[in-house]
Amino acid sequence: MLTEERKTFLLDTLAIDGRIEAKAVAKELGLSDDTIRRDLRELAAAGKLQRVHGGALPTSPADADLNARKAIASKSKQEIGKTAASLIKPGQVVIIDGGTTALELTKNIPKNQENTVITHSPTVAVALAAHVKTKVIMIGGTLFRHSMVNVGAATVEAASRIRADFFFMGVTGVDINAGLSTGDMEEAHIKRALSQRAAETVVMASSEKIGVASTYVVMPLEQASGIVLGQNTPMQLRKDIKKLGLEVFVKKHNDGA
Amino acid sequence: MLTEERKTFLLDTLAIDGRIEAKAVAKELGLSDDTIRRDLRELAAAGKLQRVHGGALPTSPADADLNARKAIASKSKQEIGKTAASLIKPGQVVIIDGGTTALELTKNIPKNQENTVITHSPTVAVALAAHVKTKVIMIGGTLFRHSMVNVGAATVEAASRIRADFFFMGVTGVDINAGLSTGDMEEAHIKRALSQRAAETVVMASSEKIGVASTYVVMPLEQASGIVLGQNTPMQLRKDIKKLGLEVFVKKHNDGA
DNA sequence: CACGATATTGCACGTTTATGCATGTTTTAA
DNA sequence: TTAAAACATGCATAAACGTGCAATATCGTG
Repeated sequence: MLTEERKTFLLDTLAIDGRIEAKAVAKELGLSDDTIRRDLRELAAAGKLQRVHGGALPTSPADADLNARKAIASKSKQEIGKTAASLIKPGQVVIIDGGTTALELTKNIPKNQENTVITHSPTVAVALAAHVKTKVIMIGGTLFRHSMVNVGAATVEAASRIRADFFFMGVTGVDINAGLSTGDMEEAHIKRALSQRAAETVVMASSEKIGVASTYVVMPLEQASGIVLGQNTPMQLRKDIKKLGLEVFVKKHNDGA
Repeated sequence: MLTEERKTFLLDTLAIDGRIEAKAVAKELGLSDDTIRRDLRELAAAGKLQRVHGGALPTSPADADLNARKAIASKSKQEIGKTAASLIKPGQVVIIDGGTTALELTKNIPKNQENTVITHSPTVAVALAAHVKTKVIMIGGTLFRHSMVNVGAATVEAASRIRADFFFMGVTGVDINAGLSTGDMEEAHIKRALSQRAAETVVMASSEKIGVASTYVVMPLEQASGIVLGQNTPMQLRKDIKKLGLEVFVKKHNDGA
């Protein structure tokens, strides 16, 4: 692990936990306490954190909680996005949904990998601007701001003309009984339509979506072929989902910070 | 392996892994550490990555902000965008083209004004995310990266189903004789199609486009109903264009920076 | 083809940086 | 007050670094 990486790791840890215990981190990383103390000293000098006896705290304790929650949420989504992106093989045609998790997936598609991405989200399309080897097909429609995706009859019609290997679907609710659900009827309709156009539908579900049912049902859970979950998803739930016939994808090992 | 190939490989590795360890890469490629270090040094000098002890990391988000600031449109384009936006009256339906000038126009549409915007550019759609009172209709197609617009048969077909008051068109060449032109055939086709769907077509032409003819002609100049020009456009040219029957719009007075 | 100019690469050498340990000091909590 | 933990500092070692140089390959030109 590079020195700078370690410093970033320390700041991340601080953002997530709201605190750093020098000795604990040293043991976790297999380094001497001195090294961690030195890092903390330098980060404190740079104003990135507040040094205290035994470790470090955020500079502004007031926002610590809010930031911590935000960081956790985004960390989890990043993790899921990365795992989902690893499922995409060169040459495949994939449909990518809108939403923040899908956007993370998009960012994690290797830049030198040739793929075709179909999306009804302008945000996803813009994120793919730098992926020169990726062919991007956009599905038009009426922009639904909340999730920045196109919806409506035109979207459904355009969707009916395509065919893909994967559909990476984002939802706001994943429940064994209630199935996959979302908060907008038009969106639910589009998700259903896109799912029918792909050989396999993979759901991306960050932890806060699990066991939740939103107003509009997209389809039963077993109609999906796979699901990407966060590492913090309970084992029992993973087993339950597997029983329904879905392949469960979870980040395998620590890839570092 | 060629040197440039190796540099691309390094950037790709960085994009995929988010980190580069100099020694590890050197071993992987069967080269000396020195060579890799030299590459990393040069790439860092070019701003492509951030050099750290032991390897390299992606350019920090702080630098990304700097790049974003660099990308701001020229004064002239801002001015034209503002003038063009002032032509849009509440309630009107307007088609907005892709490109930087069109993006400036988009940003200058009043946030509290109710309009319908039709666009085939995901960038424009994203820029309108905060305009809650604006209804956005996206036209899909195959993404043409250079100008970040959708093109192709699907785009033309979808365009045929709409109707608008204005089409704000961006071009790369405006010449009295050669007419309106652009550098891509597909794009020219789309511009022509969109122009036919609007009651009035207004061309946006920053100074460097004037008197220039690009490869693919969109349509003769007199087929447009108006043109927005920069303040630095010669008076003679303005008169010539007016003679063709076009309304000429120029920023009226100093609105301050 | 011949020639010099230029670029690339690995090696040698001295310098800088990172890290862990020893030592003495400060802080914390009982 | 006192002992343990945490700390800062100096030092030694090893890794990573930059620079200059020589060997080699590539390019451009005549």
